[in-house]
Amino acid sequence: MKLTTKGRYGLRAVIDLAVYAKEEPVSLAEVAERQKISISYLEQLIAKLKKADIVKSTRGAQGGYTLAKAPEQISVGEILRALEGTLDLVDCVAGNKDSECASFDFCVTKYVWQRISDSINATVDAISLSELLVENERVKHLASEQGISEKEVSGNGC
Amino acid sequence: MKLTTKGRYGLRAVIDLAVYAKEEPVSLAEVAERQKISISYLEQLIAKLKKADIVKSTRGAQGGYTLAKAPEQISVGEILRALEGTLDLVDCVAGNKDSECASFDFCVTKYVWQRISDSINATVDAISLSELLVENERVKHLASEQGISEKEVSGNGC
DNA sequence: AATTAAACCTAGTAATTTACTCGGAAATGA
DNA sequence: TCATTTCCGAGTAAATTACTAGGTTTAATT
Repeated sequence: MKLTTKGRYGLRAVIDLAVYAKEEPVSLAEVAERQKISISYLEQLIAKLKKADIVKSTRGAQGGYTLAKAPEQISVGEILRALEGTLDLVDCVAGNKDSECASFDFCVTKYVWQRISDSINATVDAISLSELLVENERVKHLASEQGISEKEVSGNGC
Repeated sequence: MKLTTKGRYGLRAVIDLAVYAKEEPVSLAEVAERQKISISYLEQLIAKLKKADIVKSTRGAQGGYTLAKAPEQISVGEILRALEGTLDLVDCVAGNKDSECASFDFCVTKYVWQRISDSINATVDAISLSELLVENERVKHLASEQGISEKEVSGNGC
């Protein structure tokens, strides 16, 4: 019961774009190097983010990615759901058709799973990307006070 | 990013005990049959629940399990953490020593993961087993109105 | 005392999921 | 036309999950 690397890496990639792709598009190779993630794996993650209209691409040489919307209009919930598919902890809540239990309204534990799902979604929907940029500044400042370079910090992340 | 069967089955087993092991201990074989879970797998789950002081056992013939405390004093959070280990979605928040990131206070995404963990834990800690028993009654009643037997309902669950 | 019903314990394994890599095709600016 | 980049699909190694199997110990019943 852990978030996959899709969610973890993908969120870092979006933050990276928010910081570094303000004017010009930034190539995946750049993001990959800064975030220490392989390009080919990042490609798969960014494809999901593009499909969800969180980032947009410009193809060809000097191309790359930028955010598709302002950071204020992108929630962490959107990002994580785009990457993970759903944040529901069990299939029946996610409405998965393969989950045998789907048709049952007589399920006690569903009561629990639904409440967990609701709280997770409410939490991540309440955090905007712009909030993370503020947090990023705070962390960067804190690091520089302790003599740690921005580069070291940006490549870091759970 | 899904709850494992440990959490799902285990919670159902605890509810089963709360309902059926009020006086006498109930054997795992009984729980297993009602809940449609294999005995040997259930054994592993109940071992975790016992270690966490959620259920207690009496060995030998006519033995079995009962709750170790009153349903009011058992939270869903306790149960799920006993079964799943931790409900944190990433290792760094869980304080896993193997997670390289553990020592970093300069992590933007940690801000997100911590908030998710907090909300999950707060949610499950706020649900007591007794609350689920009330929900169970409601569901049972609803089912009987629609001509569905208690047996069918008890064996059901996500 | 023997039998039986149960908890308890450990190790193994099949299936599934995750976390990638690889190779190439299409687009575009220089 | 060439370098750079996104885009796409298939394949695979590693890790995790979801179990099963086979036994030992404990205690009530006969």
